Amino acid sequence: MNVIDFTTRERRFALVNIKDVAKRAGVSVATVSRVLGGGSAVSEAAREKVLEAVKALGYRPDLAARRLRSRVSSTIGLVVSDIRNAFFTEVSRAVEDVAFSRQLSVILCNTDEDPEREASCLNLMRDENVSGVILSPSLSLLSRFRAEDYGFPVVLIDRYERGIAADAVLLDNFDAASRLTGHLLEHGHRSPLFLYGAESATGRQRLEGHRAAMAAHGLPCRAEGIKPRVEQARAAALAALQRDPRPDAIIASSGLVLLGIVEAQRELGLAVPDDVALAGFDDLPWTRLVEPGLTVIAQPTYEMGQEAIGLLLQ
Amino acid sequence: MNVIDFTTRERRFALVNIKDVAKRAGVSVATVSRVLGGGSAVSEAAREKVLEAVKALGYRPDLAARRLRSRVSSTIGLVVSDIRNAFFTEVSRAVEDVAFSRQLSVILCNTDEDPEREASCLNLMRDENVSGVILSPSLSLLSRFRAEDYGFPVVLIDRYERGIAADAVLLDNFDAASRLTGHLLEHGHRSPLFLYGAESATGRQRLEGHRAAMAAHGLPCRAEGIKPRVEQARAAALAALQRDPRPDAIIASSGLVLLGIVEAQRELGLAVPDDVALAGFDDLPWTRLVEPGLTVIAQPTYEMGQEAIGLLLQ
DNA sequence: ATGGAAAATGTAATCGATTACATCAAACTT
DNA sequence: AAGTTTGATGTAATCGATTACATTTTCCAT
Repeated sequence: MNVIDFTTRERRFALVNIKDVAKRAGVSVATVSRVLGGGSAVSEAAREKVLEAVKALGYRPDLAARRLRSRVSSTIGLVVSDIRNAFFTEVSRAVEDVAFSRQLSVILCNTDEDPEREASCLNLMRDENVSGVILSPSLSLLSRFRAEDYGFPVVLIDRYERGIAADAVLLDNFDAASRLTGHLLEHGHRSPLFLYGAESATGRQRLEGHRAAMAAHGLPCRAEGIKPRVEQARAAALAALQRDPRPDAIIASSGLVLLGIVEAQRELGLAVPDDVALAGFDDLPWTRLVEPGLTVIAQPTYEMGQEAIGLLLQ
Repeated sequence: MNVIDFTTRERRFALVNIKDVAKRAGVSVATVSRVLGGGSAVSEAAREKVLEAVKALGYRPDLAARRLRSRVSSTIGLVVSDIRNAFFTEVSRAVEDVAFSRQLSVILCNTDEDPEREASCLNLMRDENVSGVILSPSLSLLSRFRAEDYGFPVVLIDRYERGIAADAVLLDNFDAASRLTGHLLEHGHRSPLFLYGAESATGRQRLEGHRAAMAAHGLPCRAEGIKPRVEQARAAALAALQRDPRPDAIIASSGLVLLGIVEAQRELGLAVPDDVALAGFDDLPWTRLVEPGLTVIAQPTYEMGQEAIGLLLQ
């Protein structure tokens, strides 16, 4: 790592405010505000004078002042467990794109599924007086989630529980998982192992879908809940694949878990899908490196992000 | 995608402000401010009364008001080309971690290397009156970058050009690339192809390092500049690997490019490293799937993010 | 005890916008 | 032509904090 450090730091900027603009344009501050804020009626003559002055002086309104008085912040929050999770990375990109096109700022927070940190993040959002938050709640928060508890609209993403009165954008996890399992069963696999992230509602719902599909075929369900980390998944898969009888397929509840499983399979030199079939969720950049033999349910991640912020701004 | 949409949206929150706290605590607003803002001298008795009132009323200071008056925003900006680039994802996580621990908000912006969007982002940062910005400038901005042009401190990340007076955190690209190339040459490869992202200073500097290493061994330099996308890299690698004579190694200037190259190699069924050796930058989660035969220069990405925000706050 | 420094506290100005309200001119109605 | 509506504009209050300055209290040295 190369760190280049200059410590010259003077900053003296002639700040130009709305009064300066008003003076130069020969109108009142109210008129300036009306021109810039849009909405109200302003004569064409005044508008031109103001815009000229704005440009000449390089005026940019002070957001803090605007927010204080108008009580709207033109800011939205994105609160996720970990931005490094490819799903959230993609969502954040979509959210930022839409926000940017609407002149909104996006404030990002990671919670690590930690309820305490999650609460801090949401408090921060409240303090920022955000116009809304896109939230991927921890299991603990989701279970007692009430949209009214916050002073701002909340749209859930990726995590949801039946009966909760809140906007949410997510995959139908039950259905997707049961289809994925069905696919494997149709291809003749009989003893799949389901490896899932036990810390999120999403992982659990996918498990339910898997369980249902197995039951529908009259087969017993083998599943194992783990922490949603590559290393944990690898360890669990290694153990499972060396057990007797060996599962003839492994299904991962998320992209990270799938990666760990693929690592284990490689390590043991097993053939895919002959020795063991692999399936999972999230179409990550590397999944095509493993094909053929890898089945994934791709989520329209970017579109989900767009949808979430769309709901929020609606 | 499953979109759940409730459209009940009432919000009525009794907002409690500093006056309410002052009244309840039986002190002046100035004292409340002093207790909360820290710094000034306050008696223990007053402090306790204030804190009691704050807790009882659930008071949280209005950030907009605070920022307006105090002229500091407790906000920092992160302006990168694309958060989906794993390097920036990791940096953003590090930045957010440090920021969070210091009670700062992080505002995220993607520029797509587009100078116009980049300018908009930086204007946004100015409007937000951020305390500082961590910036990964486009080639165009970097070439005329002057830290004094902004009203806030800027720390560059990943991109830098000699002679620019600005703090920066990055790999020594020239050195790293020349070492990487040296490594391949030592292993007997003689005609490596260098595939690099032509849109960033980083790609170009790595090319220079490669070129120097080749020259030092008296070998000609074969290189190709592409857009830093997987698809472009795959196409370029496919073409190159089918040409005669075939390069005996390919070096990628970034993780994305490397992924494209690996895809091409797989597609052609070439053995690594016997038919063609592969090397590149950034240790992405999937690189171990390709080992052995893949050499990467890992950047201490998280630490670089920490360092960047450390410099900024210093 | 007393004068003076230091500490604690309060009052009111201030940050820079938005916006309620007042005012005035122009346009329209009958 | 008088009255009424509509539109454009300005004045001043306001948002909720911080902070300069004034004032009071405390504490200590003499």
